[in-house]
Amino acid sequence: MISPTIEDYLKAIFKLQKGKEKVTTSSIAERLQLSNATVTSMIKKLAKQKLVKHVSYHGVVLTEGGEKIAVKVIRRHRLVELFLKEILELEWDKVHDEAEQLEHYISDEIMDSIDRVLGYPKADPHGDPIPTRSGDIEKVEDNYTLAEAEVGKKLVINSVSDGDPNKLRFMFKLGLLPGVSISIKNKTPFEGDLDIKVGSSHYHIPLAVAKKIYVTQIERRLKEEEKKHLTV
Amino acid sequence: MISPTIEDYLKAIFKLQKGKEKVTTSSIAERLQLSNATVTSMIKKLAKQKLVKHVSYHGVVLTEGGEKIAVKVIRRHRLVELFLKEILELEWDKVHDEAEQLEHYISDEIMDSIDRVLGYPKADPHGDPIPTRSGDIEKVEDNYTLAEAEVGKKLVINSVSDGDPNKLRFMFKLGLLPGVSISIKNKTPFEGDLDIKVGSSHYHIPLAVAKKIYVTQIERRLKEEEKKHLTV
DNA sequence: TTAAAAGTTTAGACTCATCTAAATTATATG
DNA sequence: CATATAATTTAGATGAGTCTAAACTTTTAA
Repeated sequence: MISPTIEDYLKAIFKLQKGKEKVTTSSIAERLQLSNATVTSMIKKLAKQKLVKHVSYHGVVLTEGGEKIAVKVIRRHRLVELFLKEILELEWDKVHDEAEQLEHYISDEIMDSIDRVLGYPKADPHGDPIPTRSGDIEKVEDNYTLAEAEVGKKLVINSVSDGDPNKLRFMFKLGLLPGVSISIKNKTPFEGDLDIKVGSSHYHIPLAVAKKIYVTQIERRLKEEEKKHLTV
Repeated sequence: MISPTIEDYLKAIFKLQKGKEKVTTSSIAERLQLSNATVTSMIKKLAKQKLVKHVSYHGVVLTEGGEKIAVKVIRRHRLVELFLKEILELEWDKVHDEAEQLEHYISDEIMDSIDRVLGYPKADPHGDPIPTRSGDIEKVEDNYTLAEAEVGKKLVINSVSDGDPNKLRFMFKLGLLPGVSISIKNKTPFEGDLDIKVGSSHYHIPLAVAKKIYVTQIERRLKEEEKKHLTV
């Protein structure tokens, strides 16, 4: 990396913070491959700009403003990753490094456009949630394509992603939109086409379409909700 | 702009060079909004790297290596512009500034992918030629969509551009590929669908497809060739 | 409880891209 | 063709981001 930007510092601190541990100068230095001295002086500047709170010798915490920026960068990163994979068809192992560069140079307007083309996804295929435009991060427990889902289980659509307006229009017509509940009635062997139920309607959809619809099993989703209630 | 990169300097020199005039320190400074002193010292560095030839007080010329980089940046810029317009559907007036940023952070692999998704275009809709992967710049005299072309004229396809694989497949099947000659036999009023002739075959194509095919009138193209012969 | 070890900050120096002002070189005009 | 004017380069300063080494604070453990 060239000189990390302010965004890189804030993102690093955000990620370290999620690890629950106190965020130290040296942990940031480690992550960004810089000397401790460099990080200390940069942290002082960020503190002056009210992006972090810093107590000498005792670590760093993001302010609300700092966190907002960090989350925005993460949103850009994940959407760009997904975009590179889904629309430009790059391999997963390459998209991370590319996104690491691009995340700093994508305007809000381009972001919105990418979000739209991808069908407003809630998570990337790794299962990492994509923060919303307003900065909320919803936990996504599970996220795979309809093509991979089990027959019979109740499913909910997380996102429909495609660069192909025709497929999109097809999905819209069938009511296959984020948040909608569906289930698979049958899978044709070999071809892999699916019979699905949406509300009270039954449809037959091609495999290519099923591969572009990301879903979660409702049972698991509920289990996660319970877990949350127990632990919080 | 933040501090211009080496690529920005080379691109600026390339463009000034096309204007035929001697490229002076001050013309570069003007273009990049820097002081003359700054440009002089930067030019000295570029000269040390063999990217430009500099004779004190007498101007600057790109070396072969420098020109190669400049052309590559211009290729990235124009492809990114077209991509933002065609795939992400941004307005033309916004596309330039965005591309100005992004052109420095797009890898060769992403470039190839964008080129493919756009159908290997030879020019952007402004008519500016897009340099090839190997750095050749072909003059493109004229470039508009098939939807806008005149009935009866002989046309040649410059590019077929779409994010939609279905449309692309449709075009391929009909042999609508860059370099191919076609003509319009008839336009349906209102709907705007077209009857076209490709080789000895006749087809009927929807307006939506015609809008994604960029063409040049063959007569004009010949005229341009003549002009070249006269002036060179 | 205190001394050694570990972690953090400060001091001072370096490089880089930039600037203004002064010095130098080229060009244009009487 | 000599000199005034314009253009270019050099000199020296500034601010940003980085480093190493020294100074300082906190933690650990005898």
